Amino acid sequence: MPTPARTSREAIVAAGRTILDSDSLDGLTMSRVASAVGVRSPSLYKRVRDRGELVHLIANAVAEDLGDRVRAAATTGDPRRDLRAMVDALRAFAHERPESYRLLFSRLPDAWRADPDLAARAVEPLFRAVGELAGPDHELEGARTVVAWARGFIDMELSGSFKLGGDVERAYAFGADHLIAAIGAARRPAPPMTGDRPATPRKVRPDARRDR
Amino acid sequence: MPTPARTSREAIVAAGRTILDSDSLDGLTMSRVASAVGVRSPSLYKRVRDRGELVHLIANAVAEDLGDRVRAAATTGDPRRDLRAMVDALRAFAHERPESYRLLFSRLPDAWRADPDLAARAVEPLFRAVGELAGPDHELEGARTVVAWARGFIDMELSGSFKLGGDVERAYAFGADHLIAAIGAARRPAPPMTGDRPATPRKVRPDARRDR
DNA sequence: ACCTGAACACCGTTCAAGT
DNA sequence: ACCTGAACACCGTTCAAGT
Repeated sequence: MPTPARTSREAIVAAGRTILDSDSLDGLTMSRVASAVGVRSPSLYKRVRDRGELVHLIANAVAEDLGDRVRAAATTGDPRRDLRAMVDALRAFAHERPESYRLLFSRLPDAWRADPDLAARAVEPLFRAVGELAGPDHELEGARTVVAWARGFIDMELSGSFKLGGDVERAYAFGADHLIAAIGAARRPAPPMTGDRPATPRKVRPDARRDR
Repeated sequence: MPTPARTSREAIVAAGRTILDSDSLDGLTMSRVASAVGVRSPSLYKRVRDRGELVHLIANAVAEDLGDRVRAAATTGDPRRDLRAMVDALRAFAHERPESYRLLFSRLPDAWRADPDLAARAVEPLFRAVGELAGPDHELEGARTVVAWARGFIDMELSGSFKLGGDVERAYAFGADHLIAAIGAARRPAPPMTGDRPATPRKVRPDARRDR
């Protein structure tokens, strides 16, 4: 005899997001999610293939949120100001919901991660601003440089790496100002120096280069 | 009746390092380590408090290795060249042993991480080079900017974030050249721009700022 | 149809019993 | 002293049985 559904995919994802933010990814257990939506853990498998798919759905939702935030931050039309505002927005998001942020950017099985196009769309306006600043020839490298710095800086903040004291806000402003200035100067030929020696890496993991 | 020891703390840590590099941190299970050293998992608890302590000991060993590599990379005495070589060495290490690298820099329970002073010692020569380049007033911010960029770039490589194609080596060289140039220019007053608006973050997690 | 208890495989960890 | 099997608590996941 048919039974009315007692929960839904949306409710499960929503509960998962809440648990993720409060209890971290490790705390996101199937039985915790189940009890949050009022069923037992085996019932979740009617709505979701496995825990990996649940994480994936949560990651997609987070990617959309972050994209909205970044997009909303670019308001002036001036690429320098907009770029700074977008990086600030990325950082603010990471501070507010570190577990969600980490879900987007840390190494996880591919099947767990957000859809690549969703993730790409989240940072697309950032790429555009860098393109305007650095010129189309350097858009990709420039954006990668800014994004890499922002990711690394935020990562260090979130993982408590700033243990030498000093003013973290000052270090952030220093990095942002100098990077944006350097990107803006990239229209002219790259600075000299660092010549004669090859760019090192003897061994690069195959899949670290491949596009996927 | 006393029984001769069938293994040792050192053998356990060594086996753990091998398993970490080949099977990732998740694959580093107590029973896998135990069978690698020829005992059953309960016996490991005679040498090691728990899995967390084992991870901590491995992290310490990795930190020392990385410190050696970074230190050995600075050979010329010229801060620009040495800084570039040290960042290259950091990247090469990450490519060769990504799981070890990640153990050092990803978020883990404090008790699992390398001793802070060991980690600090590993990047200390890098700080010195930045100090020479940027002047003592900007050593800390400068080093944090370079380290943040390097961490972020390597993280993106290792997590497969470079999915837009393009030449990753070129992006690396672009970032390294521009950053080092920007740091070198920091002796003069910081670039203008980005004025009038506050540096954003509305909410900062308490422990993200604290030094520990 | 949907839900559940019971069961399974797999962790880390403890402990009484063996040598 | 050191080692081990058995046991426990905790995962994710499957499935037969219930409604």
